Amino acid sequence: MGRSPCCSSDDANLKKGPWTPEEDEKLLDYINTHGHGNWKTLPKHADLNRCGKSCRLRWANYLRTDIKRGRFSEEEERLIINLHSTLGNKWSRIATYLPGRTDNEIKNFWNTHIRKKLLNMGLDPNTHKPRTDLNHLLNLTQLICAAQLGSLVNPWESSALKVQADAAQLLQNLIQTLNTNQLSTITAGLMGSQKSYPYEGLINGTSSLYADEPAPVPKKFHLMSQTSSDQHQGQGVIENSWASFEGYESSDISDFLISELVPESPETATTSMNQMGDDKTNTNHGSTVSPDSSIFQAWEKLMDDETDNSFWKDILDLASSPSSPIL
DNA sequence: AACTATTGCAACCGCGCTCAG
DNA sequence: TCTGAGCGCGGTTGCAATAGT
Repeated sequence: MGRSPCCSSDDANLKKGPWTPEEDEKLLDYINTHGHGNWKTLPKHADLNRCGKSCRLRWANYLRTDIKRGRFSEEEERLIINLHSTLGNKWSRIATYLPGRTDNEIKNFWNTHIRKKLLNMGLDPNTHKPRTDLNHLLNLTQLICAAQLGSLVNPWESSALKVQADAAQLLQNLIQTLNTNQLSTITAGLMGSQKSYPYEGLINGTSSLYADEPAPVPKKFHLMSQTSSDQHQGQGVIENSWASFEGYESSDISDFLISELVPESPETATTSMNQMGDDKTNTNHGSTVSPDSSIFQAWEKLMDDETDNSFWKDILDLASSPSSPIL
């Protein structure tokens, strides 16, 4: 089983760090002519003072001709989020569903963009479920205070409204975590006549993760097979490659791609993928809401039922006060 | 303009898996 | 069955670019 010494310790004279254009050219020329073959012996044959591992990485992440450069599209982003909710940090597996993207690129994109975005939305990037830690709850009180302040200054100012929406979203996440049917409807009213659920647009593919971005326009999303051996339509992403989606329209894919972003329960999280082939129209995310719900009445009931936890009461009192901008 | 902080990405490191001998 | 070489993956680091003060 022993681990390969590779080139990390005993080859101190091997070059490390950024690759020069000359090195790139040597590596590319060699691979184009001979193929990469054995990575360990490649550097010697290609006249490169690098370890084979470094050569493989450079080729895989940068020099390959099929690598797609540039920003990730929204479709790709949603695909990554959904695949991550199913596969976890299996970047290489996720990369197989995104032609032209490397595992390293996806990993970096996750860590620098998506992860933060989910955190800002109050979602745990690891579990894709609403966060419950206290720091997160502090954010809630801060948001509510900010909303109050902003509303006092200018009730129609856009940033104040956004803060209100953020606070509403945090409340929604919190309540989802508490996860009772009664409570799942509580914050619907926070959004007024707007979306009944913060992620509704994402789930049905009509809006973006970003509040200030337009909804994505569905477009053809026929994913063609990379290999001829794995062409099966309508099967889950776990068992099959991205070729599995051939024949589905973008809207179909968006439906099931995002449907697991915030699974309402572990059960639904594990079954929704399997249902995809049978029930492509199912976008249920467990957010049956009543626009007439009295959100703070429900909150008060929660407080009565649960404990006399003053922290929660403080939040409730603050949010439900007559001057609260989110009422 | 200078300095500092933050961000984004390429590259490295080390572990574990696979497979041939 | 055991061993070790080779490979691939995920986590981490280093640094250049950019933003903020």
